[in-house]
Amino acid sequence: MSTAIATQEPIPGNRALIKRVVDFARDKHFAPGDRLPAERVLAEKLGVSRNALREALATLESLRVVEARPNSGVFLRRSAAESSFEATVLLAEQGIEPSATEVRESIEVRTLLERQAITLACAHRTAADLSALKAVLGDTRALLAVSGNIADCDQAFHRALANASHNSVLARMLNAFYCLTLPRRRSYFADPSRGAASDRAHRKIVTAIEKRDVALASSLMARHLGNAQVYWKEALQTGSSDALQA
Amino acid sequence: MSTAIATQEPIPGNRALIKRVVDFARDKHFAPGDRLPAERVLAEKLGVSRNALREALATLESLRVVEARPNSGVFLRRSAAESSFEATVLLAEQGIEPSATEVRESIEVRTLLERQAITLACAHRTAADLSALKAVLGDTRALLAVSGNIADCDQAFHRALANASHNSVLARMLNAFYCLTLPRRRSYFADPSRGAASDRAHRKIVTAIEKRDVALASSLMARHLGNAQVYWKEALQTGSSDALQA
DNA sequence: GTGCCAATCTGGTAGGGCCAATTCTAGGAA
DNA sequence: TTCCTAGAATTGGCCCTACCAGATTGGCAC
Repeated sequence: MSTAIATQEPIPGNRALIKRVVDFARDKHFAPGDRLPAERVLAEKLGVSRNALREALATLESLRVVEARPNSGVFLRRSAAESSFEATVLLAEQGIEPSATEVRESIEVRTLLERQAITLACAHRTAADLSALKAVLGDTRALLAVSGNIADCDQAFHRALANASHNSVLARMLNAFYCLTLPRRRSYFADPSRGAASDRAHRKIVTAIEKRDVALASSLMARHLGNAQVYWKEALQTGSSDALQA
Repeated sequence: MSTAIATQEPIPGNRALIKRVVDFARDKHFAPGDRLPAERVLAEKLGVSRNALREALATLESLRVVEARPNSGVFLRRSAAESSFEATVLLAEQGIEPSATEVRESIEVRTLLERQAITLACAHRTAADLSALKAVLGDTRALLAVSGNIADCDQAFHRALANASHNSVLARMLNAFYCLTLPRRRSYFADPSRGAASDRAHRKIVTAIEKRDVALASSLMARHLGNAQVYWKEALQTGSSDALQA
């Protein structure tokens, strides 16, 4: 079994509905706080059953994107800032890309968390953690040898790193960022030279963690993530404009 | 309209089902990776319709607690670490308290994020942000005058502070922590003297932000959150043991 | 204009049914 | 005995109808 975790989902079904609901709200210019059409009406507009719609709405409610008031209606939350960050992640997986603002802010927070993770990892990493990291490094090199896309390996590396911090809350929050950028990461690593560069950075980081050199590891990580920031900045300038207003 | 945001939910209905599903899995000793009973069976066991159960499962799936494999079954994710941190938050709102480990880790991460927020707030805060913070301070004092429970004001304060950072991702992640600890915070602030102490700390912090004194504000916040850490440590020792294994 | 009541609308829930893909199982072939 | 295949049972995905209780709204009586 490989250390790379497959996050590829075929067509989960009702997940697609979530995107359609959000798209509907956006296309029809629903403002924060507005009431959505009644479930019966919205279901018909979207061409699905009320049950299917309700499952999508239940998810959107748990992510604090909408709020269902019994016997009254389903309302968009007054502020998009109220919604869970997980909502952005889930929507991104569905093809609704985060806005440029969200990307910038995400990188800022992720960098902070990632540096904290690496700091903790230097202090608390076990031999097993180190082995796990090196295993991912091995997988990566094997994949690079055949010019494969190392997006999953990259994710596995950062995940292993987060686990080495021995703070599962931190690891889980970082995981959200990994899921958020997974689609982009795949296209990023379509270029094998980028994979090789990333691999080199990862190896240096592992060496630093092995030596428990916090300062070095932290600065290496900051540089590593700085590259991502540059990529995103370019991608967002040439790519689509802001999708969901932040 | 007050600046305090009400997060009080009566009995949202299907939210309670989520708790029951998780309780069921735990009571029946389902291990990570295990397959849950078929929807039809589980629905009958819980005495609800399949529709209601599916809504709960859809939510649990979006939070990466379970994974529904079409035509195969609903499985607990192999590792609890895979689940979203939001899952812990939602479950906490439903009365399933986080484990001592999760609390400790949460405080660690929250402190990190909160100090980042206050650092950014010192740099980017506007006059409006400052007004918002002072408005909350005013609400708090008014509530303290009548010996009210300032749990909501406390939350509103930290929310206003997060907003002043002008990083909505950071603010939304911090919001998750606020929701996580809301039930506890209510009982914590049942003692008015604690509310007064918290208010004093908040006022010092606002003053520091007004002066854009990053070092002072950050250390004040660290101390402020340190108190929370002490409280939780005591509460967890005397209170219930670990609920959900981390 | 004001107050009250009934029709209407809304989310919450139950229960039935069909489909297609998977999984299990029993029977047959080697 | 071992392996494989075809059919039966199982399962999640989805749809439809129906009923309830609370909220909303509209109009009627005063």
